[in-house]
Amino acid sequence: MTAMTQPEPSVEPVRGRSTSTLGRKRDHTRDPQILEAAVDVLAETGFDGMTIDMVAARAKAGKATIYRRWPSKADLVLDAVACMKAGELDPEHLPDTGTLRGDLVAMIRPRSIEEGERKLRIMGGLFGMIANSPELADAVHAAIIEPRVAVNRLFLRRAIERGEISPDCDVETLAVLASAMAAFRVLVQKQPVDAEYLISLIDGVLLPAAGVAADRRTA
Amino acid sequence: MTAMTQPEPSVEPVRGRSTSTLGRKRDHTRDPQILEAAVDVLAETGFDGMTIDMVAARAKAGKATIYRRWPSKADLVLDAVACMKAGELDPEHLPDTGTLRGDLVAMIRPRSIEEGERKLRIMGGLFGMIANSPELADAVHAAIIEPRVAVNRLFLRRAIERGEISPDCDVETLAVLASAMAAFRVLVQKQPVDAEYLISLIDGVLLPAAGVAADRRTA
DNA sequence: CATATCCGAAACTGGTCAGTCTCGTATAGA
DNA sequence: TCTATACGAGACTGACCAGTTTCGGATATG
Repeated sequence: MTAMTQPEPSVEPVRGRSTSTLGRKRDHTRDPQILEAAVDVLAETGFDGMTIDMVAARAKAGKATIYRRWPSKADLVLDAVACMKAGELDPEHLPDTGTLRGDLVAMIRPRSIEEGERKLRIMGGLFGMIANSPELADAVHAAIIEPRVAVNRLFLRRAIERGEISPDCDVETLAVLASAMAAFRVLVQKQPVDAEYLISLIDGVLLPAAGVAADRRTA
Repeated sequence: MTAMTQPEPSVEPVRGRSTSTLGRKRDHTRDPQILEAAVDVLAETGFDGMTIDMVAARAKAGKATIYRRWPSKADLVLDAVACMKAGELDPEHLPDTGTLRGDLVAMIRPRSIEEGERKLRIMGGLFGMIANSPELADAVHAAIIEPRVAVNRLFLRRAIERGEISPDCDVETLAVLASAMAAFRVLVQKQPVDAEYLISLIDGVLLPAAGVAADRRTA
C-alpha cells in the first residue's frame, strides 16, 4: 500500500506536471480585484472578522481560486496591504509653495482625507495582528504610514534649508504628528478628520512647534 | 404545548428559589481576580484571541463560575475594562509646581509609564470591537484615555489662568496630544515611550504650541 | 447535621471558519 | 480537436471556541 501502486515517480523531473506550457493559463487580471475585495472587507470587519468567503463573494471568485494564489489568509492580507501602496505618491508633483504652511495646506484634499480615514480604519482592524507579525507591521508601515510621513519630512527639511523654521526642531516627531493625531481622532475619539481639524493642527501645533513665529504663520 | 404543562408560575414571589438566605454565598472576593486575569489575557492576545478558558485558567476559576457572574464574554471584557479605572486618579495630590512644564514633568513616573504602555496595548487589542460597540468604546475612553487627558486639561487651564500660556490655544487638542503620540509610538512604531520621549514631546511640541516662549521653557 | 447553594473540573453542544477537495465548465496551446 | 489546466460553486473536514450542563466536593445557614 506504500510503493506498489504508483507507477514509479522515478528520478525524472516530475513527468506530467512540470511547469507545463500546456493548458489554460492563470488569469492574473483577477488578482487586483481579489486584493481590492480583501482590503474592502478588511476595512469593514478587521482581520479577525474577515472571512475568505466574504472576500471570494465580493470579488465574485471561488474560494479555491484564492487559495490557489495565496497559501493562507495571512498571506492574502499581507499582499493586500502591500498593494495599497501603489498609486500613492506622485513622484514629483508635490506642492512647493515656498512656505511650510503653504505646502502642508496644499496637501489637504477631499480625496486624500477620505482615503486617509479609510486607511486608518484598516490599520485599526489590523492592530491585533500587527502585535504578532513583524511582516504585517512592516507592510502597514510602508503602505499607510510612511508615504504621508515622508511627504511631511520633505516639507520640513525644505523649510529648514530655507531658514524658515529652526534646524533644531525634531523633524521625525513633527513628521509623524499629523498621522498620529488623525489616527487617534478617527479610531479613539470617533470624530471626523476634516480640513478644519487638519488646519487647526497645522496652525495650532505643528507650526508653533517648528518654531514659526505666530505673526508669520498665515503669511 | 404553550401554557398547559407548567404548574402555574403564579403570582407569588418565585417560591422555592427566591433570594434565599440559605446555602453557600457567592464568593465575591474572587471577582477582582477574575477581572484582573481578563485584563491580563486581553493585553496579551486582544479581544478575539482571548478565550474564556484562558481567563478561567489564569484566575484558577471554573469556566462556569465566570458565566455565573457575567452573561457573556463581551460583558466580562466590558466590566474588566471599566474596573481598570479604579485606583487611578488620586483626587487632589496632583502636582502643582507653579509652571506648566513643572506639572507635566512631575507626572512622568516609571510606574505610570509602564502602566500607560500596558493600557495602550489593551486599547490596541480592542480596536476591532470598539468599532461595533459604543458601550465598549465609552468604557475604554473612560478607563484609559480620559483620566490622563483630564489631568493635562487641568494643568493647561491652570496655566492659562496664571497667564503663563495663551488663552487662545486649543486646550482639547493639546490635552490629548501626549496620549495620541504615545499610542502611535507604542502601537504603530513599536518604540518605547520612555521619560526622554515624553520630555521631548513636552519641550518640543506641547509647550511651543501652548505659546510658551522658548527661553522660558526650562525655567 | 441537613439543605440550598456555591465551587472547580471537565464533558458536551452548536456554530463558525480556515483550508481542502470535487465537480462541471471554460480556455489556451499543441 | 485534444489535453492539461484554471475557473466558480459549493460540499466537506477538522479545529476552535462561546456558552451549557453535569459532577463530586466545599460551605454557610438554620
